[in-house]
Amino acid sequence: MTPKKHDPRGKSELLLESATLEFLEKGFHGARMQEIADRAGVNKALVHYYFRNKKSLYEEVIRFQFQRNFTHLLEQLYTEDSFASALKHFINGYINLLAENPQIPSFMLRELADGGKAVAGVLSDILGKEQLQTVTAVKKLVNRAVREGEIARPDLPQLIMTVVGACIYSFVASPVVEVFMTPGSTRSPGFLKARKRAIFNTVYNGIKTRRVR
Amino acid sequence: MTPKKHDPRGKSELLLESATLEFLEKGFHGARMQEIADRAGVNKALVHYYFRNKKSLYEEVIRFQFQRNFTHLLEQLYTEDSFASALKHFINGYINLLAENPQIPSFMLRELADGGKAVAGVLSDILGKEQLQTVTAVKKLVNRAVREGEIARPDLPQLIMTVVGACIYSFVASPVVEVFMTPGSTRSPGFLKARKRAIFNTVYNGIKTRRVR
DNA sequence: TGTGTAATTAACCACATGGTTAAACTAAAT
DNA sequence: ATTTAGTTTAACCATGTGGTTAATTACACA
Repeated sequence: MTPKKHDPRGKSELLLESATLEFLEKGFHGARMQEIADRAGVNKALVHYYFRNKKSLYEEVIRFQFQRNFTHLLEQLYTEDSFASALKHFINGYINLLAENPQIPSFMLRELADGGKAVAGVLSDILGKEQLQTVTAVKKLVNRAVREGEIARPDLPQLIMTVVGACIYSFVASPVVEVFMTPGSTRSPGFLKARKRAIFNTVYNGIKTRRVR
Repeated sequence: MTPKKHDPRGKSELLLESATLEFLEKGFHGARMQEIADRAGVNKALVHYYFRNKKSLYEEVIRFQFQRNFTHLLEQLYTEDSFASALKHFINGYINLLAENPQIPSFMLRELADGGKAVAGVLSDILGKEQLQTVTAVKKLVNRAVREGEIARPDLPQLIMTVVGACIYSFVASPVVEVFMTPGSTRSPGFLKARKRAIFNTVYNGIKTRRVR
């Protein structure tokens, strides 16, 4: 796994990169070991040298991607500001992340669709680390907002599902959406901006306590 | 395609059924023609006899599933009642549909993740038929609700994305969610009920005009 | 009952694919 | 320079898979 003597610029890392490209694009079954090797300009046997077999290579990729994805997500929540701004940060950050890495949603969803067994392990790893801090930080923000009458106490898991689902779906469903709108429009900055606003407004208004019109 | 002499209970339909099972479960690349034949208790060559090849069989399955899915979705919207009840119907109906056919979300998302080229065609077909009526019906409901001051005028495409995304995601993400909650909980009637309520409340409150608290 | 036609199968094929092996190569250590 | 150990490759293998073909069976109809 760890190169020791030569391997000048880290062939193993290079391999992991091209494996990522291949798997993200085609999923486990669609991906080809040969193609991974080719992308790295390397013999196929070398792939098996560094990574035992297809499955374990795949798991490595998954671990890396989910790690990245979840960590990024959690980081968005480190906000000393209000609940509203934390929510806004989260939505903006997540939509941006997905826009910059359009393969992620498809990949994650495909993996989840395939049973998502690899996910649980990775998730637990991350949870152990910074999650605890983040959870308490978020809860603090929520509690304060509730106490100050800004929002009604939300069902947090449900809220998270709604927000994340709304964010991800707009990317995955673009083939459907673009039947109604102009092709490519779902990738335009304008659309993304509108999407962020729409999600935030809907969700935030949805749990905000009512005031005089 | 159409059996003419024997084929007592429609082997081709039986084949399409088992193909559906196989494809829904494993996706295009994961599915095996042999397995499809086995499930139908039939020789593999017969599959090629009725359906030219794997790809065209897959497209047939997709067409059928998306047809079903979208039609079901649209039917939920035929409501003479208020906008609120139409929204509620839609959410309840969709969550129920997904709960009863838990493979659908994964399948649709996997297909979309693979580029969703087949989707556009099917969608257009459906759009041509009852969609027009439905769209006008929905717009009528929305307009009335806006006129009567019930809701603020919504960005309809955005609203739809948010709702559908929120519905679908709760199923797809169950492996993630169940890391936090007890295993299997996302399939329980209680959870589904809570999910429906949460989505409706959030979304409806989100666009409802403000009144005195 | 015999004949034509559609349905169904057993056997087969070409080929892609994941994986292995043994040899060749590289660089550092002695 | 020789040894030693990690790295890389060419060639190979076993198997699974989509797809084909030619023969067989079942049925309708005359």
